[in-house]
Amino acid sequence: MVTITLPDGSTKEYDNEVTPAQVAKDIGPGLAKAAMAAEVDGQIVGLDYLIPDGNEAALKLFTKKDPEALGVMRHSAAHVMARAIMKLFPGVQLAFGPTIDGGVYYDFDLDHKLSDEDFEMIEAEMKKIIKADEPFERIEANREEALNIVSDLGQEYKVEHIRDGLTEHSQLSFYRQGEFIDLCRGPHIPSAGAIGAYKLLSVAGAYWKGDSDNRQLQRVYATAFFDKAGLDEHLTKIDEAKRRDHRTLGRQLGLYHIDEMSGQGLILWTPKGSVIRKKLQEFIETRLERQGYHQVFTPHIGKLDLYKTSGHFPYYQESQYPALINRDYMQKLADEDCSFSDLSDAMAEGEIEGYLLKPMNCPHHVKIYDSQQRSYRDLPIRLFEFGTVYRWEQSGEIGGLTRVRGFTQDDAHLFCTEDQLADELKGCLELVKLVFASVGMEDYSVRIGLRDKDSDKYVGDPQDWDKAEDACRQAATTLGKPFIEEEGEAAFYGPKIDFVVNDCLGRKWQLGTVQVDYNLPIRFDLSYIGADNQPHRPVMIHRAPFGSMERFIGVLIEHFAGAFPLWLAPEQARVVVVSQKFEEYGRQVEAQLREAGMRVSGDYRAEKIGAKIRDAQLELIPYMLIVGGREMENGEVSIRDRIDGDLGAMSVAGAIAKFEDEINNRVVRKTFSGSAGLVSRDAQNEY
RNA sequence: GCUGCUGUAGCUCAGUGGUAGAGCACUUCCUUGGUAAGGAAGAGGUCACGGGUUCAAGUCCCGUCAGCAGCUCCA
Repeated sequence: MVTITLPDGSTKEYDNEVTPAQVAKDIGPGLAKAAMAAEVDGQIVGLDYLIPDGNEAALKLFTKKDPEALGVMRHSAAHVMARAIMKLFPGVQLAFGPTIDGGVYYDFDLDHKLSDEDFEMIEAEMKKIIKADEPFERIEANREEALNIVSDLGQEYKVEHIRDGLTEHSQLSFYRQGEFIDLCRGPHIPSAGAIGAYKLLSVAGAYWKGDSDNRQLQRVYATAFFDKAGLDEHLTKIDEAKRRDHRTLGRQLGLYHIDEMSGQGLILWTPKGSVIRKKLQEFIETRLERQGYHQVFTPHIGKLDLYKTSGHFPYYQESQYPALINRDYMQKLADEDCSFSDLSDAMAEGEIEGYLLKPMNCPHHVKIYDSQQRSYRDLPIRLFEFGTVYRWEQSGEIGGLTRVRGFTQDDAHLFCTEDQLADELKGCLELVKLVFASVGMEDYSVRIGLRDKDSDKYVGDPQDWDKAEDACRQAATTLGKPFIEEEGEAAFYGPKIDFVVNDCLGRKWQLGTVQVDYNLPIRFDLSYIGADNQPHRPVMIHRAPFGSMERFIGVLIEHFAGAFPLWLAPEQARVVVVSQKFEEYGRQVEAQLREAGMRVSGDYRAEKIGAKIRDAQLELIPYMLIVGGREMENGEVSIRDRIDGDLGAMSVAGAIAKFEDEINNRVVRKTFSGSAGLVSRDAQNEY
């Protein structure tokens, strides 16, 4: 006896075990045909799933309209793709093929290098398979049977996976579709015919089991939808995201430049991009001063001794630019006939003398703290700096503004007592919140990075770590935002609270960060004199609300799709003259705005006004000031808003007041909605 | 760092072994206009760089550098 409860509360009873397919059929032939997958007691299953006898079960049936069915179908599409590739390239070894956000991928090991040119052929083969509409058939097997099946198929990765990965499973399952059999948990749609529209998107290398010591496989990314409209919409979205990409917009709007000759991952800020960076810096500077921070400046390089003491040089040499060796030390090595390999060894041992491009600002700030005796009455001491650091990121990882080799942190180091730690952490988090709010960026996530207790890469006392991890948790709860805790994500010197956002392509980037450090004060033997007249060890906090100015601005460009709010816009207004007759008046207006502190330019070209407006609009300039005979007579300007269009005429003073108000309040308006095609209409990203 | 793809004018791109192209941008001239593209002419290229194959290379091969996608890494 099986009692099935449907979502509307109605029940059906069966004498024996029953499948969702049977229940669908009993409800109606239409549903039986439309059903793609089901959910039994919260678990997504195929329509052939056997609901065992003697049970009560809550059953939901999913049709093409349900997102749950889409995921199941995409996984089926992955099987079809694998089947097609196997048919075209015999001998291919299958690895993993899961569904991911927006589609699926499947990892293959085959000698033929797949490329975009193969996609059409593969898609054509998939078309045949889908047209044949063969069912997906589930096959259950115990471990021994399963191993026999995969060995018979010659699928070595599957053999390894059953042996080493699925050790907990006594019973395994396969799905068969025609001649294609794959080890698979399922579920699948009933038959391939329901895969309506699909497309192979890209191919890239991926290591077996994500380990760079393992063989590299070919990962084919694809997506599938039940109908063509869904696929088209998805592809349009990908297209829009590309146009929103900060690398594209950065070039179009002339915000920054990276030159092959000056170096990979080293940003050259143009005047326009520099405005954005400067305005963000000014904004946070005034906040920091109000919060009792003190600005400092430190050099771009420091002696190796500094980084030997801090631990950076011995621990993280591969991620640093090589050391700058002292001239006389170099001579001494030469005199000793030191070979390159000797030098390399000496370097690895940290036994050389010289300087390092600074990978972090903290050691310098520590030395400022330590430059005089500190009393508990002085604490907390908060030192901030827009400090530029250099890190040797792997070449394949570098791109745009989000992953670079030289970047400027809005860095600060707080030195406080144990008792002050919790409050100081809260203050840091407030600042991060403020930064995100100031640009209307609300869809960030909070992650607490804890240590991986099994790893030995961390320095410091486990008890201190426990204390610090607790302090982070407590501070994070004051944010009033959900946060996740991730083991193994801590810095080597302490736990941290990271603020993570997605870019327009869905990639995650860490921006703001707040990190507790018990380690550096010990390494540098920092102290303060307590009320008991005894020396005590201060606790350090590293924090950077923006994280890196480069990365933050990269994400910000995408957030605004290049249409910056007035307070950040590189060019805030452009005077557009109706004809060149009014150039003199136009220049007067321009001068008045500039006098009022605005970033303004004038367009006096011998072009028609429509063309000048179009150009300004495409440059995403917030306001155009149209001046012609009418305006000149009345000493006015006509304001054209980037978003709302013609706002009519007003006095120059009135216009300035309007702009100043918008700037001073750092108004973030709903995005520009013109036809420049620069804006994604994704509702989640409206601002 | 690894795998694959790509590199032609300022930008976006066409050009599959036989005299380097288009659109936009730029310069000049004409046009002087009322809220998203007026017209004409001109200038602009060591086809990323270095080797090789060939009578002949932008085109084929190898290497380097850089970009893109993903993987790995990210104090």
